[in-house]
Amino acid sequence: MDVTYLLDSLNSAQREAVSAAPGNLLILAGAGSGKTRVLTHRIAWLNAVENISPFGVLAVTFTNKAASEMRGRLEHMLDRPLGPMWVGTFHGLSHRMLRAHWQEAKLPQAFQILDADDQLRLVKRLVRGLNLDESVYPPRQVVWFINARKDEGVRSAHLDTPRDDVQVQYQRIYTAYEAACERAGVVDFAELLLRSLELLRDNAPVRNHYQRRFSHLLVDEFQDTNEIQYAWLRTLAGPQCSVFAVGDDDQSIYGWRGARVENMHNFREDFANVEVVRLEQNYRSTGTILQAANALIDHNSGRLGKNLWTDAGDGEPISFYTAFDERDEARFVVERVQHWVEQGGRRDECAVLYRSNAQSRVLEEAMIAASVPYRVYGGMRFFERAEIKDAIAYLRLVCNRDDDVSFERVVNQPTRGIGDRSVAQLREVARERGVSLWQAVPLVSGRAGVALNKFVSLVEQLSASCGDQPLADQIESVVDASGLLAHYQKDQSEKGLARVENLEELVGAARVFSPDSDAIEALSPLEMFLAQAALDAGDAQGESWEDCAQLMTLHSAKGLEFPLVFMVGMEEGLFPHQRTLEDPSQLEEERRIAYVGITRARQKLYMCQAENRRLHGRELFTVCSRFVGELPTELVDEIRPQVQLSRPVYQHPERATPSFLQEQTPYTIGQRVHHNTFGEGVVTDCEGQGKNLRMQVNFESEGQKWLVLAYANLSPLS
DNA sequence: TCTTCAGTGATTTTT
DNA sequence: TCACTGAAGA
Repeated sequence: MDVTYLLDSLNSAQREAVSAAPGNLLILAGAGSGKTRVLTHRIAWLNAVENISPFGVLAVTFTNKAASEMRGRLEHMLDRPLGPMWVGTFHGLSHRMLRAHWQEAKLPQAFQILDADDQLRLVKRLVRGLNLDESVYPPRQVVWFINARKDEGVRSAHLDTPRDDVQVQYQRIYTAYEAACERAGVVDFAELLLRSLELLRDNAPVRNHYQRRFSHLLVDEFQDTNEIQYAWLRTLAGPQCSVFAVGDDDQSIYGWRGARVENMHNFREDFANVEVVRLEQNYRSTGTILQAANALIDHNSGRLGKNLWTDAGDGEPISFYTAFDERDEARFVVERVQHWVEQGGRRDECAVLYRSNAQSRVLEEAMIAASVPYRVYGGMRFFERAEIKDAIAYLRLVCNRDDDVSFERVVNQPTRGIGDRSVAQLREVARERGVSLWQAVPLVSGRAGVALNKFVSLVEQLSASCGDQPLADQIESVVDASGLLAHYQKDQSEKGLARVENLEELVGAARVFSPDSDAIEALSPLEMFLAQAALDAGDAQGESWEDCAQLMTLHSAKGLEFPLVFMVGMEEGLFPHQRTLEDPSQLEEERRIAYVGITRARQKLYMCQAENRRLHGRELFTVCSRFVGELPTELVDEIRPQVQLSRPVYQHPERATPSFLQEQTPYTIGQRVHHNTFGEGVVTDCEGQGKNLRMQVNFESEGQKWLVLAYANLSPLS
């Protein structure tokens, strides 16, 4: 059979990966080296040459977007629908497995999924229920603790013996949380993975079934796998299985949420005869950009090693702009975007990348002032909106009366006279009897009981009226009859109108909803819709495909590319972030974030620093990010701010430090200093002379202080 | 039940 | 600085 068409468009390293004989492979795929191609071509190759059906292959990624892209490309390449093929996210595939084996996994058949917000609410309620102080046990931290334990595969019963009281309480909350989920028949995201791992591990027939079925496992973004995901893969991979793992250790930027780059290192020991293929030819960026990226990441230790190259030309140098302050920085960015557009470029070819979301504001203001349309990535997604979650909660109650999280969410939404007191009373009764809130309703007497009973009959009525209607009609009638629609219609503000629109959109989404192919026929369409909604929260912005400048964090830029990229806020303390400065491994992750940022650019990269930045209400004098210094100087073109009359008089450190200061002391403005009491800081200003010479120092912990040099006992830091 | 005020704390985010 | 939260007041 002629399969050259599968290899023709590939370079030699890509071919080597795609056409390798079955066996374990680790593909080190640099940024822009065509890894999605390699993954899809590999599957097509296995199909054409090794005669492996796509249904004997499992391909796993992290995001729904990546999964559907891979599926789409495969269907196109193999020219047939691949409905039942196992392509999806770790969570999606685990979910599918649990649906198919709910009994073996000891789950109720119609279990539903708790999203992050539901989880937080539940934990908050439990902390209060256990009479613990929320300031000592912040629910967010408790959630983080629980998820981290689950990601390590540790259940509350397996926790180490607690060493102090705080640990005792965390353990209590975790135990109560597990019980609450169990009672309500819900699982959180981490639970999907843990539960399916346990299923595979403890149930030999199930394990054998999947091990026999999947002769090939393909993993995308392998550097982002956490402990449990790696364990899941190892368990799923039978003795005859070939694992094709694609990743880039230099783009591992999710260590803070449990991703373990070590998995890439361990892969070679944990799997037999691993062959390593490096994809280093980059098809995205100019030579200059790649040289800069290579030089930067070379400052990290313990890398698997990889050097990107291109046969495209060097292109333009990287431009570095030192702005006076963050507004000047934003102004500069906007001006460059406008220039790009004047030269015939599109706005959506421009991306402004920042380390933290708070930085977007000034940029947005500048965009608005200059009437440049823009779009900010991230933010509230469709199924996370309050009104949508309300509607979903009603629908969940219709499916499962014992879903306490949903019960609490809507029992008084819209308000129907069931206040905190009534709910507290109900909770108490439910806790005493060990039953769900719903089951506890008949046990509550008095006025609260009457109101609660009305709520109960409302839900019963919603449930009855759903009947055999089509899914969208069911949702429409629940949204209406629950009173939610009327409630939001009362709000005539723009926000209220948007909410009503969203509710209508929810019905629209249901109308076009087609359940995930592989018939989990035992579930009703509504139940499938609800599960899908939790797993795929939808896009942040559906509308407006106007040509917009793109604003996003460096993290969310991963996987994307733009002709023109700005990296703003290149300042110590902001990027690398303050909290990472102490820990070398966290600092290396920051450097990888910078690496990801640089490699997003195709043609032209700008970096900016604002010498004065307002942060948390304080005016800070900043120091340029070390990452800028790590770039080869010959690749960087410095742009100085032009003097403008409208700008406050500004003294640049080198140029404007008063000569007497330079002569008499080792200090300059911008110099880092150490003070015995206040710690470390940066010199931001000075006045006076001789014995009266005073310096203003911005201390990291104490903020701005004026110190008389003669008495202050400062020492300079390099 | 809705509004107002003081306190707080402030990376990165997908599922 | 600012946005969000929880508790207190109308």
